[in-house]
Amino acid sequence: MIKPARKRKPVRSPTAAKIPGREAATEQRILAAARAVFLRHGTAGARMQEIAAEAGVNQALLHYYFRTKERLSAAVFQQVASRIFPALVQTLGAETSLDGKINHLIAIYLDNLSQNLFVPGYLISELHHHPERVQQLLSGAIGADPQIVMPALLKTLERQINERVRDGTMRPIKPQQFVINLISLCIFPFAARPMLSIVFGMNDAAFMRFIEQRKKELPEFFRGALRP
Amino acid sequence: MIKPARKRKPVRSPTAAKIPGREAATEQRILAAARAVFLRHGTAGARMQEIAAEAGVNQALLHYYFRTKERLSAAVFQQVASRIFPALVQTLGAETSLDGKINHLIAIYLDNLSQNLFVPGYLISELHHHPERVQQLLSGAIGADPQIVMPALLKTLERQINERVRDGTMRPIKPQQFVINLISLCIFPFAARPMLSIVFGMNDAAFMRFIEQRKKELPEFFRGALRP
DNA sequence: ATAAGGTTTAACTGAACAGTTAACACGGGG
DNA sequence: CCCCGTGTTAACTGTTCAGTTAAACCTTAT
Repeated sequence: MIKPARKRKPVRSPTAAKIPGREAATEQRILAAARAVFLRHGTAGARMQEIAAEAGVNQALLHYYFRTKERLSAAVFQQVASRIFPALVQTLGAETSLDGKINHLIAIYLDNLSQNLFVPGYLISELHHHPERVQQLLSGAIGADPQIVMPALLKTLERQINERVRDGTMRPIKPQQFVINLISLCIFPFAARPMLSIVFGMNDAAFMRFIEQRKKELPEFFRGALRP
Repeated sequence: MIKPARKRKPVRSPTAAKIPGREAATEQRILAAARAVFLRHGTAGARMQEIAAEAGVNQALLHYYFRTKERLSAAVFQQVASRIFPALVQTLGAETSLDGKINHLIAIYLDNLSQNLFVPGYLISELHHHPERVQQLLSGAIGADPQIVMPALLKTLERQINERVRDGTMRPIKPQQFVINLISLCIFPFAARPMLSIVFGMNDAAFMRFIEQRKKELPEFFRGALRP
C-alpha cells in the first residue's frame, strides 16, 4: 500500500497573523489554558483538544512544548501547589509568636484562596487520585524534601506551644493536631464550596461575605479553643 | 457489504457454572465493584472494563443493569453520599442539647470515615468536577429538598445558640459558621490524608492513632473555642 | 538574498474506550 | 415438552483521544 501524497490546505490561516515584534509567549498561554482546564475537570477529565482551543493554538503545539499530557498536568500541579505549600512552611516555621503565626496564616490563606476558588478542590482531587505522585510533587513545590523540613517545623511549634503551656496561657496540644486544625478551618470551606452553595443556598457573593466574616472570626475562634 | 455470519466460541465458560438456587445478586456485585473503582479513580478516571473485571463479569453486563457509565456513577455517588449527609441533618436537627450534638457528630463522623477512608476525597472530587449534579444528588441522598430542610436546621441551631449566649455559657456565632467549623475539623483530615501521609510521614497505623486522638480531643477543642 | 532553526499548522495513526449486537443458557409456567 | 423472559457471554462498532508526522511559516544571522 503506497501512501498517497498528502493533500494540504494553506498552513497559516489568515486570522492567525501575529504581530511580529509582539511574540506572545505561547508556552505561557498554553500553561495558563492548561491550568484553567485541569482545575475545572481534573487531570483525567481534561481533554488536550480543549486546552488547545482555550489557548487558541493547535493541539500539536501542546505536544511540542510539553511532550505528554502527563507532563503538562505535572507542570500545572506544581505551579498550583507551589502557591499553597511554601506559605504554610514559611509562616509556621518562622520565629514569630504563635499568635502572630495564627493570624498570618488565616489571613494569607483566606485571601489567597478567595482569588483561587478552585484550587483546594483541584488539589484534594489530584492528591486523592494520584497519591503515588505526591512525594515528588510536594518536594518540588516546597523546594526541599518535606520529610526534612516538616519535622523541624513541628519541633519549632512544639517548643512554642510548650512555652505557652508553662506560662499557663495555653492548653497542651500536639503540634500536628494544631496544624491540621488550623488548615482544616481555612481550606475546607473552599473545598466543599459546591456543596455549601446548594445546602446553604449561597451564591458567589454570599460565599464571599461568608469568607470575609471568617477572616474576622477565625483567629479568635482558634485561639479561644486553646485557652487553658 | 454483506456481514459475514459471526464465528462464535462456546458461550458459557466451564468455570462460570453457577449454583442454581444460590443466584448471587449480580447487580449488587457490580455496584460494589463500581464503588471501589469509582472511589479510587473518580468518575472520569474509572474504566468500565476495570469495573467489570473487579465484579468478575463481562463488560456488557454493566450496560445491561445500568444503561450507561453516567448512570452507574450516579448510583455509586448517591449510595456514598447517603452515608454522610443524612447523619449530619439528623444529628444537628435533633432536639438534643448543643453539647450532645457536638459530641455525637464528631463521634459518628470520625468512626464512619475511619472505615471509609476514601469517601471524603471522592465526594469532594466529584462535587468539584460536576457541580451541576449536586442539587439532584443531594436531594436523593438526604431524602428531601435540602433547600427546605437546611434552613429549618439552621433556625434550630440558631435558637439553641442564642439560649446559651443568653445564659452566658457561649460566645455568639452564626449557625452556618458553627456547622462549617465542626465538619471542617471532622472531614478535612481524611480528605487531605494522602498529603498528611507524606508531609508528616504517617503510615496507615499512625494515621489511625492520629484519628483516635482527635476523637478524644476534638469535642473539648470545639467547645473551648465557643466559651465566652 | 538565503540558509538555519525554532515555531505553527493540517492531517494522520493507533489504541482505548463506551456502548451494541446477536447468540447462547436455563429455569418455570403453559 | 416447548417456548418465553431474564441473565450472561464473545465479538463487534463507532467514536474519541493522545500522540506523530511532515510540510509550511517566520525571524534572525550570515
